[in-house]
Amino acid sequence: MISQKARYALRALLFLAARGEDTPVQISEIAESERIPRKFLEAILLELKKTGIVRSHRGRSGGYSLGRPAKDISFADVLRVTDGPLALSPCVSVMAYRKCDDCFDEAVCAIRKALLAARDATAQILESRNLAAAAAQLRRSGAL
Amino acid sequence: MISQKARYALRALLFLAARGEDTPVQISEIAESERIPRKFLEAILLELKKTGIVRSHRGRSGGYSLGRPAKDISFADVLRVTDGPLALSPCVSVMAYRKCDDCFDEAVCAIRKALLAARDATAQILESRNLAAAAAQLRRSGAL
DNA sequence: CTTAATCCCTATTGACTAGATAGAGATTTG
DNA sequence: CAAATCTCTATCTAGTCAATAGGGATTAAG
Repeated sequence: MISQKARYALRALLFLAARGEDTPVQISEIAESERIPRKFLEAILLELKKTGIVRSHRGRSGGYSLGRPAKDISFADVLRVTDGPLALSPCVSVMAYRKCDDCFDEAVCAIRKALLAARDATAQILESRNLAAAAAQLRRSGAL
Repeated sequence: MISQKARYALRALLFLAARGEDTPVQISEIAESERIPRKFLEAILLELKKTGIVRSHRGRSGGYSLGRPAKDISFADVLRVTDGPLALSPCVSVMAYRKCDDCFDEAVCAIRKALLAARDATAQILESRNLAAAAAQLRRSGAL
């Protein structure tokens, strides 16, 4: 299961992607529109900023905007920031590989083989879905 | 990421599947062979029993054995017991559907669409991998 | 029938994380 | 300057994960 943080992050980013323009949007506006606790959203956007997914503009009439084109921000990108690796085990993570603590022989591990296939399948999907596509779909559904 | 509990469960079941015979194996034997804390394994096997994945035999010379043929126990079956639904969101879970707390319109939710595709991809893999195949692979690798 | 070996059950512990909040500091614009 | 914004650190509560403890119930063997 993804965390609440991930949900909030996706909703906030989708909000930015949907409005399209490049002018910064204030935290409070996103928070109210998407019903996200303001302070919590603050922390989330800060993290997203560190990885370049959003860009911030300080001072009066500041706010947040997407850090790169919406089509270049995948669901995988976001989930990796909020929830860590997509993989079901550190030993099959591509972005954050780590040997399992008690693994005898990784090459032979039957569990690893299955989890690796699962990771690849999930990553393939989540890396192919991006904010632009999602926002476009919302528009088609008349939700905007 | 899967839990430590899931790892232990998979290892224990693989141990049972690998030995093949139907005579019950005692917790202590599994625990020692697989280096799993004995009491913790007890709790795990108890849960697996409730769902029929293993069968128990009480009293002296009792123990545990697989509850059905190894080829009919998938990785998905096991992970669902130890870690809950495979889905990344309750609203895309097939075995344990639940509406998201703050969802406006599920039919239109762009997040849901992506998570649904991810779930299907993961489930497809994890349901197709079973203990018999994993044990066979171990034998081929000479790990047994 | 007694005894010893097993599984069964409930409770508890310690460490850690998730989700949320508070409050002050830094920066920019009008 | 003053007001509005983002930035940062600290904190709190509830819950979960991993593991442990200590019996009680059941059965097979002697």
